[in-house]
Amino acid sequence: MEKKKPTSLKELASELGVSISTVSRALKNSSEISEELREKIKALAKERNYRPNPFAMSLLKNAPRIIGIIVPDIVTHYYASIISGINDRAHKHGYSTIITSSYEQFEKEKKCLEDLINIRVEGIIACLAQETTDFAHFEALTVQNVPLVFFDRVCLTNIFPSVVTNNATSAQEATEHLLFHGSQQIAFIGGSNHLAIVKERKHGYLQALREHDIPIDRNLVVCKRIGYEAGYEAARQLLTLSYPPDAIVAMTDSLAFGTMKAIKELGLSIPQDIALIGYTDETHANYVDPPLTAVTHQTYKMGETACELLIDQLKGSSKIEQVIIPCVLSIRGSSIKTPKS
Amino acid sequence: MEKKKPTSLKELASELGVSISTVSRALKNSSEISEELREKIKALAKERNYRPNPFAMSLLKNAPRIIGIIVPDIVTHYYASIISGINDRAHKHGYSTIITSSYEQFEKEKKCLEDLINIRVEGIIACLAQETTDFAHFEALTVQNVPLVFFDRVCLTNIFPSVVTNNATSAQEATEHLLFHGSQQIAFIGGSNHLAIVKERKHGYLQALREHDIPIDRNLVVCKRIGYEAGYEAARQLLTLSYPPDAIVAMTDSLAFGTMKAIKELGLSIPQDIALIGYTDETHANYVDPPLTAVTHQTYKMGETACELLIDQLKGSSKIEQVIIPCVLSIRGSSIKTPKS
DNA sequence: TTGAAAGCGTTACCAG
DNA sequence: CTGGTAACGCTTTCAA
Repeated sequence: MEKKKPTSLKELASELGVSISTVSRALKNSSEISEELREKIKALAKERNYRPNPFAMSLLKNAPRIIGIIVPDIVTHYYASIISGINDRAHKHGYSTIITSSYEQFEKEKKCLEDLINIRVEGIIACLAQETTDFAHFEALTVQNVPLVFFDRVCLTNIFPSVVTNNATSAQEATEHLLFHGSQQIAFIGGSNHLAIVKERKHGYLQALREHDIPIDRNLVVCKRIGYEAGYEAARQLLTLSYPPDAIVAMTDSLAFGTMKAIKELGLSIPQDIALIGYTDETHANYVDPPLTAVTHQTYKMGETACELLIDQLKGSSKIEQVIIPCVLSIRGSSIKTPKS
Repeated sequence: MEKKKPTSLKELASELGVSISTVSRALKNSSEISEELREKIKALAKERNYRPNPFAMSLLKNAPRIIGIIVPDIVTHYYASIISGINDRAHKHGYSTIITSSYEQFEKEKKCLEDLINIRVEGIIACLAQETTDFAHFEALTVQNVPLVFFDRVCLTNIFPSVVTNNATSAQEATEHLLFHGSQQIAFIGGSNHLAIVKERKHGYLQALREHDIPIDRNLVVCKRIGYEAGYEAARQLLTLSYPPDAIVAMTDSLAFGTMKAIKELGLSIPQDIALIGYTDETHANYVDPPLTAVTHQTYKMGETACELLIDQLKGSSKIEQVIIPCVLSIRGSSIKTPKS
């Protein structure tokens, strides 16, 4: 079964006994075609379901109207939502997107980039893989003049526009929220110290304490791994201190849920004994008891913004800016202590 | 700043003083080129970072090696994971993918399809929008000879290959699991009765009861809406019956978590008083107390399978088959009653 | 107002 | 072994 070839300008032209150029012009409403002929051509084009061949256009213009995306992983809600924002904006501007996953691996990231370049996408929106510390493959894009925008995990910010979130200040705000609502001894549960995200959020936490003249107790900062079990263990450790905290900032959702388990297991109440704040964009924060107060990313907006920055570049802008999309605090039941009577 | 044009065969040819055909042949290792010349050409191509222009190839072959995907929504874990499976398989076969979202809307779905056809993707993998009841836009693909594979929510299964899951039997197995592990009065919480997924899962639940000669009590079947609140309300309703159930099958994850809240609120224990099974593919099932036993979709595998079916079509197969990817039961703590001593 | 022809990058066929 | 040429579908001069 042969693939039926779509209608071409040539076919329309020969069927009407006119030239290809005439048909081409008529279809784009060029005024240099007689009204009558134009209508006739348009009618036939419609009847034959004519669609311009994008390959021919791309060949001519060297621009396929496709944007490439590189994410560490597409299944995570965080990235899926950002992609969604990018996609919607791209479509609005008549672009399609091709999504590739680095799976947090340096080599795969290079491969993704290579593939996107081979497809000749017009521009690229990327988030660095965790493994990546060498940025030469991205730097090479400047030579080929392929516009790129980074988001979330960024580099070479003097060369490429980027979209990031306010990790440090969001953690600071979360900590202050706890302070304002009855907590006094606040602990922090993070992940491996070499991750930028851990450094930044921890910094924000410490900053809040400093600004409120609260002495920093190193025992109240536990940074090991990220994950449910790790959160559980860290919380057990904190809660069995001789001077345990009365509030905890958990740096990710899995850490927060693990922490919650530990608190309940020890027979303590949330938020009265221990107030808790996590980070999560998902609805599950509503499903636990009590509902989890959490720092939320404006993921969709981050995607939209990254896409707009890229399209600016595509239109010729050479402005290199970094846009910060702040987190917002979603206050639920786990963080506000009611005053003791 | 002009976009630098990539190296073409012509440039390589003129630089070496040979013909374009020669360069083309040398680069694809044709044996009809002298060893020496071939090496020289390859060396220069490498130096100039030559990459074949995909637009020219597509124009020639009418095949851009791109697969189009239509999902109701990309952010939901379920679809994101399926997409991930499709993407990985597609890449393995040298295809890229373009992902579009119908947002469960009929009109948007038609637009997605239209866009993909305009881009001239080689084939399409799609899941129907909830709104869709008219399938003419898909049927039209047969005329244009664009291969298509449906997954999850399917139609026209005599024309297009498809991948589905076993909604009915998975619910039946879930119900039987409860029966085998100490439960006797099992209730079912579903969603709006006009959804196929509700009908199928409810059917499986009823079937399990029938096969075990358990009389069906209509009071134990609550089908209203899907969602956390709806699950909570349905469970309250069930648990305050004069003859309440001792186990519940909740048809989605949000229903299950809402159910859990109601059970706990009434001071009942899980699974001893009320055993519970949900449906969810996400890790959050592990984060609740007790961890939720759940029917799990093999989403990644569904994606892989759909992609393979499409690629078979692309290679010329005209076999129309429906592949069933069964759910698996992930047994955790919420479903097994320990015998009373 | 219309047509002819070149060109975009590649492959494939036919000559030599 | 190598070169020339047509063809893929379209836009864009240049001519008429």
